[in-house]
Amino acid sequence: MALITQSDIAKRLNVTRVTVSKALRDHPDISTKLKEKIKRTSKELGYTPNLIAKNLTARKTFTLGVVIPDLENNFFAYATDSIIDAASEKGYNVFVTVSRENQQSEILNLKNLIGMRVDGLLVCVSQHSRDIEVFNEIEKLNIPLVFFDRKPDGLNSQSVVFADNYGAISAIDSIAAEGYKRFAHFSGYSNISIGHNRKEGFLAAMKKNELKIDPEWIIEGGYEIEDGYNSFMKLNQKKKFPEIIFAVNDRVAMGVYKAAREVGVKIPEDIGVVAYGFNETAQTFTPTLSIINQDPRKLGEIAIESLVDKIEQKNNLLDRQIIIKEDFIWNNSIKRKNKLRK
Amino acid sequence: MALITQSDIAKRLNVTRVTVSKALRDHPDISTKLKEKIKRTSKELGYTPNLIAKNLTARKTFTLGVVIPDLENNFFAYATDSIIDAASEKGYNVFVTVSRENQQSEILNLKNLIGMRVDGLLVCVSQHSRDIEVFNEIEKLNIPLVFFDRKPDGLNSQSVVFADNYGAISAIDSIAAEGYKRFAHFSGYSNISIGHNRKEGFLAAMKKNELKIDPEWIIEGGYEIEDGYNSFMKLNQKKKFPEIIFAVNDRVAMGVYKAAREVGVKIPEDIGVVAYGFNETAQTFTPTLSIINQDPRKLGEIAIESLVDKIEQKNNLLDRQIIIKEDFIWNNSIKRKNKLRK
DNA sequence: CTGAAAGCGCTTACAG
DNA sequence: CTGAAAGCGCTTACAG
Repeated sequence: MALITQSDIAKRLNVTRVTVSKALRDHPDISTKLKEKIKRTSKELGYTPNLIAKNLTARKTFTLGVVIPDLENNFFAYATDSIIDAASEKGYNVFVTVSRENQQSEILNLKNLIGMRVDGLLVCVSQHSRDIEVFNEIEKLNIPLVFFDRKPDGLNSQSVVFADNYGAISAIDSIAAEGYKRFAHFSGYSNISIGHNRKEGFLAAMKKNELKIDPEWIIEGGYEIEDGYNSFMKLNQKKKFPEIIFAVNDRVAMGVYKAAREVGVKIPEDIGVVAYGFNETAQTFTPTLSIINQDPRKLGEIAIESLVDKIEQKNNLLDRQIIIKEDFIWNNSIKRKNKLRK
Repeated sequence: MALITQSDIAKRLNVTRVTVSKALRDHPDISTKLKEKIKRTSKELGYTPNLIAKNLTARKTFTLGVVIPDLENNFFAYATDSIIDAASEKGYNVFVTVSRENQQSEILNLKNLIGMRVDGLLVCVSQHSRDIEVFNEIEKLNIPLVFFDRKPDGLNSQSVVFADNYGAISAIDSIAAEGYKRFAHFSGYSNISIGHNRKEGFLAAMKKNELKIDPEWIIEGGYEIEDGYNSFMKLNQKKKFPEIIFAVNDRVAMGVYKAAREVGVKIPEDIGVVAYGFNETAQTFTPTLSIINQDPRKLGEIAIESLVDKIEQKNNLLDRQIIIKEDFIWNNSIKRKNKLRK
């Protein structure tokens, strides 16, 4: 499938390749007449510029590499869409790769992206990524990188994440104000910032409201539906039962819903559920899920902005760590005890 | 961020660039000792091969370009994941682009992908794409292209789609067997294959079951939640009301659920709903949505297989049009009249 | 076993 | 206004 090149056009018109190159880029060197002629025949021949050759000389590809853990997770699908949108608005193309929550393929993706000489990297580490060597290497190579949503511990790289502790406080303040006292927490793994940040947030919010924490009710699992399912089943075997389950994300909450339905526990009558999530998904739950609202679109936009800033600023300023605040949205998975409160 | 090149390694070791290139590719020319030495120092220096330079000479990039209409649509998010998986299994990287259901950006994406000299293109056209000129040009350029899920009319290109008519028949046969007679159809636009294929399927299935079609109950809209919402509201204003709504996809069905809830029409008691969809999403509906089951993962896999076949086979065989059959899954949005039937 | 030559498709100074 | 020269980082024959 040998495509048309500038040489082909040049031969056809009996000029040199450079003339063609210049004409196509509207270089002032070339006369308007010749430009038009060259452009016309380039269209006729179906010329499409070879971007990879262009990139080779330009040393800048105007493409960004993104590593997403899993598109089957709604949240990331939305984030990816907004990343692509925001990037193209700034004149960048995007290479989307998916790690499937697997560190091996995360590393492979990173290598490929670097090989393609992307101008910068936007990465959300997989749940199981404990090894930060790759990221140290990338830093040494001086390739602009921004973490979003999740970032590995032990790194002070540029990042855009949600203010999980702030969100936890906002939620538990509201819920406790309705008279609830007994909270369980289905947490993620503690090695990812999300895992322990959310847990810390939960603990801090409980303390702030002078609520007692029952260690039995803190159940560490993963971030998937089945993890929530399993955690609920574990909880269900214990003697004491909480009033509220505070889940690390909406997928875990989904597992809770499923398990509760199976064993005949009713939401919100028998138990309330609140989770980190985003409203589009929360609305598809029945009853709609009470959430600490995280907007993946906002996340994506800000992440791209942060990355492009880093790429385009010549003086290497300090890495900025951006934190997005989030609000509590009641919805219907927690009963309002006092109907009079708004 | 000038990265290490083969020249750098060569200088360091006082050999020529070619020697380095060969050693790194395990060319038999080079002695084992030298190879090891070169590999070692290439690691030390943090060398990462410049894939775009490599691609320039190789004339083959081992990357595939994909155009997705919208990742916020669950179905495509799942399909994309499986496309990436299947591609990487075959040794290809994937450039994912999203058109946001917009023909303008669809074309832009296509141009960029071609510019990056992807080895092949996998595209699902946007809802509003009526112009097939781009695809004719691409065909002239001899770039392997496979349509998946949706394809524009008037083209006989290679494609992988669902057997919509077969699915409609399978569904309406089952539903009619329970004694239902009065079906409405919320259809998509007729210019896309999906739109009219599904409509045709519906009509054929009705005819096959000797059911009368009320033209008033065939409401043409789009593929989004609000389209289903609007169609339901239109239907609700008519004098006669059907027993079953047959919707063009699950998003439209979602709109139907929403509208029905608003006006107090109960599913499945007052009206039954069936739609093309996939089970993962159908399970999140309350009640779970009766569907003509389309598996986005299977679609993605087969699409990649089809594309890679096309790319790698030297003799240009006839374009194959692959059709995936789909089954009806009852779930709970249509009442079984006869409880005894399984 | 090692290297000199030519080229992939483009661009950037530099001359004329 | 037009072109000859050199180079981006790599690879592929072809010699020695």
